[in-house]
Amino acid sequence: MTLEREIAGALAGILDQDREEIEAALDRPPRPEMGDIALPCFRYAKLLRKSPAAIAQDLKARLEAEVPGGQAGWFGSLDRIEADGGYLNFFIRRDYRARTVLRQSIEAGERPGASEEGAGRTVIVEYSSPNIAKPFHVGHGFSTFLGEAIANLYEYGGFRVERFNHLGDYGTQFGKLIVAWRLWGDPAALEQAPIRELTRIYVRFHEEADSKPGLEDEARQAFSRLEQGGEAETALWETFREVSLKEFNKIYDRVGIAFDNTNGESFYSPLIPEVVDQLQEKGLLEESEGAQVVDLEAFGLNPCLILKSDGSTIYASRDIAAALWRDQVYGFYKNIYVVGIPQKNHFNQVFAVLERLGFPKARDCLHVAFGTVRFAEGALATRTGNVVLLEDLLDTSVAKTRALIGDNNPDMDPETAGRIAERIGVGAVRYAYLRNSRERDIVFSWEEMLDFEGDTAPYLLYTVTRCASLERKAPAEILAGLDQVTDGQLALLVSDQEQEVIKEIERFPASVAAARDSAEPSLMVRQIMTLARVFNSFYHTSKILKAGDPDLTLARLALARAVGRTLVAGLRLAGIEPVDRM
RNA sequence: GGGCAUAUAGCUCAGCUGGAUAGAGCAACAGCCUUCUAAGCUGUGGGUCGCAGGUUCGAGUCCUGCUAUGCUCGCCA
Repeated sequence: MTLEREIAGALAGILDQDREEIEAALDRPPRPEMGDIALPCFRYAKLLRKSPAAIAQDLKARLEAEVPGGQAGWFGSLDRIEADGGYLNFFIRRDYRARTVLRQSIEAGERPGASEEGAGRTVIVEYSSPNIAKPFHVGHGFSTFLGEAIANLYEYGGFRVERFNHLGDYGTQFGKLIVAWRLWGDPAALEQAPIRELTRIYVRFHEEADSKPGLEDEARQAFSRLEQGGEAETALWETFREVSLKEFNKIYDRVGIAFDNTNGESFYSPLIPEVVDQLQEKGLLEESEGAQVVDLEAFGLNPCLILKSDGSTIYASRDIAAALWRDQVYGFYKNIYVVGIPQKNHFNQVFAVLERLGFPKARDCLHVAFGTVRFAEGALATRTGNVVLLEDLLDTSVAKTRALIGDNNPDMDPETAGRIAERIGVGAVRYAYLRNSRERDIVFSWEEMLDFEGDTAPYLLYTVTRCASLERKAPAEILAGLDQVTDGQLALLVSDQEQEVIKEIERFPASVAAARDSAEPSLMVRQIMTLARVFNSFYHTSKILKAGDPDLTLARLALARAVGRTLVAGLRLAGIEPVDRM
C-alpha cells in the first residue's frame, strides 16, 4: 500500500469522505521545503463551515493525536506534518526515503521500472515505413526513432512486440517510376546508387509531366498493369523494391533497429477483395461518382473511398485489409500506427470503417501521430531535392563528436574513440527527435541537431560516464562493500541534494509507465534528464570518494550506481546506447 | 466553408486529473578546472501565459467567442 493511500485512508475517517476521492485530491507541493505530499483543504471549507487554514490545523492535530508518533506503521515513515495556510503538508523522513528507494533500485538491478504486466499480450507497432525508391531523409527519422522507443517501452512492460515496417511499396507512384524508368533509366547508375537514380527519374517525371499531361495517365495504367500481375511491370517493381530495401537496411543496421515484419502495402493488396466482399455483405458499400465508398456520416467523417472508379485499390483499402490480417495472425492487444499528423483523417476513416464492419478490435487500433520535420523556409521535398538525408545527419553528428573526443581525450585509442563517437553522435540525433512532445513539429536546424550541451543526449551520456568513472576510481576495499551496502549506510543520504536525486530515482518507474501508456517517450526522457541534472548538481557540491567517512562514501557510491543504472535503462528505452567514457 | 491541432521568456520547449512565488535548455552577462571527466557547475537579467469574456474559494490549465498559424476534407500515400 502506498503512503498516499494510507494518508488518504486516515484522512477519510476524520473528514468522513471517500478515501479514493481524497487520494485523488492529494498533491505534490511545488517546492521540496514545503513537504512531499499535500492536501489542499479549500474544497472542504463550505462543508465544514470552517476556513481552509483552520481545517488544515485541525487535521494535523487529529492525525497526531490518533496515531502516536514513533510507531512502526505508515505514520512512522513521516518526519512531520505541517499546516501551511489552507494546505496540510506531509514530510517523509529522509532516512526512510533513502533506504527504501535505494533498496528497491538495487533489487531492480539493470531493469528498474520493468514489469510483466503485459505478459501474454501482443502489441504491433508500425513505424518507419519509408517509401521505396525515395531517399530516407530526416523526416523518416521521426517515425523510426519514435516508433522504436514506443516498441521498447512496451517490451519493457512485458508485452510481446511485433515491429512492423509498413513499406510504401505500392500505388500510382510506382506507375510513375515504371514509366520514368523506361524513358530515362540508367541501369549502371541504379547499380551504383539505386535511390539516387530512382529519385532522379522520379523528379524528372514530375518536371516533364507538367508539360505532358499524358504521362500521368500512362503512370496510372502502368500501376494498373502492375496490380494485375503484368510480368514486365512486376519484374521492374521487384528490382526497385529490392535495391531500396538494401539501402534502408544499411541505416537500420547502423541504428540497431530490426523489424519483425516488412510487409509493405503490396502484401495487403491481394487481401482487399475479401474485405470488399465483407463490406458488400454488410451492405456498407455504396457507389458514388463511379467509385465504391463507405459512408461515415455517423462518425462525422467524409465517405471513405475503397475502390477507385477504375476498380483499383487505394491506401485506405489496404490499411483496412492490413488491420484485419494482423489480428488474424497475431491476435493483437493493440495495433499502433506511428505515422505523422497529416494522416489523422485517413486513420480516423480507416478505424471508422473497421468499426462499421463490426471488427471487435477497431478501438484497439491507435494512430500515434507526430509532428512534421520541416525547414524554417518550408517543407522537405523529395521532388525538388530539398532534403537532408538521415545518413548525412548521422555522419555529421558522429564526425563532430569524434573531433570533440579528440580534443577532450587525446589519449583514447582511435578505435575506441570511433566506436564511442558513433554511439554519442547517433544518440544525440535520436534524442533530438524524442525530447519534445511528439505532436510538435521539428524545424530542422543543423545547429540545434548538433548542439551537445544542455538538453541533449551527450549531457545524459556524460552523466553516465561520471557514474562509471566513480566506480573505476573507487578503492577496491570500498568497492567490495558496495554489493552489501546496508540500510544503515543508505540512510545517511539525507542532504537536500541527495534527497532530490533519490526522489528522481523513485519517479523513474512511473515515468516509464506513463511514457508507454500515452505513447509519449518524452515523458520518460525528460524525467531522466531531471535526474541527470540533480545528480550533476549533487556531484559538484559533494565529495563522493573523498567524503571522509567510509560509510558515507559507500552510500554515495550506491547512489551513483543507482543513478547510472536508471539513466542507462532510460537511454536504452529511448534507443540510445550508453558509453562509459567520453 | 467544415473538421483537427497549435499559440507560455529573444529562440526551442515543460507545466500531470484546475491549487501555494509560471519552470528548463539555448543565447546574453558574471564567476568556478593543482581536487571523483568543464560535453560540467553556480549566479544575474529576461513573462500582461495570443485577445476578450465566463465558470470557480482559486484558471497557463476548464467553457464560449475572436485573431493568427499549421494540417486536413473520395479516385496520391
